[in-house]
Amino acid sequence: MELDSRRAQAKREQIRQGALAAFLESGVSGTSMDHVAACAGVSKQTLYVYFRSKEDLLVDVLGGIVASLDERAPLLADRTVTDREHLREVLSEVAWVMVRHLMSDEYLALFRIFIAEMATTPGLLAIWRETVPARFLARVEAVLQRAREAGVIRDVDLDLATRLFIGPMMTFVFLDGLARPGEVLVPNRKRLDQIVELYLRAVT
Amino acid sequence: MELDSRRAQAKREQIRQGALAAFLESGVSGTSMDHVAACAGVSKQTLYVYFRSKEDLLVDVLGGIVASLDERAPLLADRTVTDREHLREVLSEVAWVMVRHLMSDEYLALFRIFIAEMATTPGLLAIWRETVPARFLARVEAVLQRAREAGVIRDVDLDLATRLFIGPMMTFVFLDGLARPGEVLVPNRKRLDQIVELYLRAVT
DNA sequence: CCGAAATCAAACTGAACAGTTTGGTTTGGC
DNA sequence: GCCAAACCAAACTGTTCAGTTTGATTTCGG
Repeated sequence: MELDSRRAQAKREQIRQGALAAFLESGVSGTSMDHVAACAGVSKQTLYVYFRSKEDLLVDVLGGIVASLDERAPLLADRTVTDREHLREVLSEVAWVMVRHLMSDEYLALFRIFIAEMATTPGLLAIWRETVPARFLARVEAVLQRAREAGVIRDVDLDLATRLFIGPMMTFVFLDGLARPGEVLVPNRKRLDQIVELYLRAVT
Repeated sequence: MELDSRRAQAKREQIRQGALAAFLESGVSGTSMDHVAACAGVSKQTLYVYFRSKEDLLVDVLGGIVASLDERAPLLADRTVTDREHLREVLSEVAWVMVRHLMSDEYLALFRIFIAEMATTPGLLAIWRETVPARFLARVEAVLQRAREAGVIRDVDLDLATRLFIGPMMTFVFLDGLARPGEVLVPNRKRLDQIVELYLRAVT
């Protein structure tokens, strides 16, 4: 089979989308390959033409979604930070966007899958590291670095300062966000701004 | 059967221990009831005399371990806080104990189980809320309240101030701690103390 | 419009596993 | 030392599911 033809790529993508939908809906072990095939609108046989195994499919799908996260949910533009008030605005925006994304049903379902499967599926660890760490830690750290260079914040350890900012947001995700889908309580923006306010006292 | 006799209670406990060991070792869906029976040194039939189903057993075991967490790993004595230096010491100790416990192999395995099974096992949500939230948030919040009453910290929102403290610790657990068991990198105490130092600037 | 590649539907295989049944053995209170 | 409750080992049931096989149908480049 010409697995690299235009047609084949389309089929591959079609399967990926069906599989993703199924996995997000019912988790990995709760999703049979028959169901994946049905969701993708594809015969089971074709499934196995394009993916060697369920695990193969899972790694491919999760890798794909993580790789495309930035276009699906742009976190923040790389902006320089001129003064304290400006930094407050940027951090407020980052916090808000971050919490809303991380606590969306889709993202939370993704977390459950990762954490559940990471222990048994080797390839997922590396992908996980690119999800929250690379995506959020690095971005926030970049902002803080600019701020430090501009003299807006003190000469703090950037990694720790970043954790001090990301951490409180994570409490919402992992302490309040892991309820059953639909029952998740997202904090309002005012509370996040209060955290930003506290945070600024620590680093400026 | 006299399920409340001394003997029966011992068997129940024996089964619980075997099941816990098995679940921590291989996860829930990776553990067959035959294997639980073997681990507990009990026949499969006896298993089903004491627990109606696998789900039943899981809820009982996890509920039990969470309920006994305080004696297994006493977090901190309820101490009053007299001044800033004293608060620093208390928070440093809390941070250190907390991170070491949360990042132990046993605790991390527990997290994986919770997060993986919470979606499909109704009873676990309530138990989870008692693990991190009730245990850590409430304890830290109590310390901060004392400190606030003593005038050691400002008049901040206690819930948010607590999240600002717990959050950075959680970054270590959830960003660095979810690697494969044995590959987990626990931060050293000095780094935690630096966070405490940053934190104190925010709340005092 | 032909034919090879791609796809499909459906039945099949083999293993895993939750929960049950059977029938025999141990234990401990009296 | 009896006997009933508790326990055990092992076979069995029914189901689910990953992955395969078969054989027919569709698609599309030439």
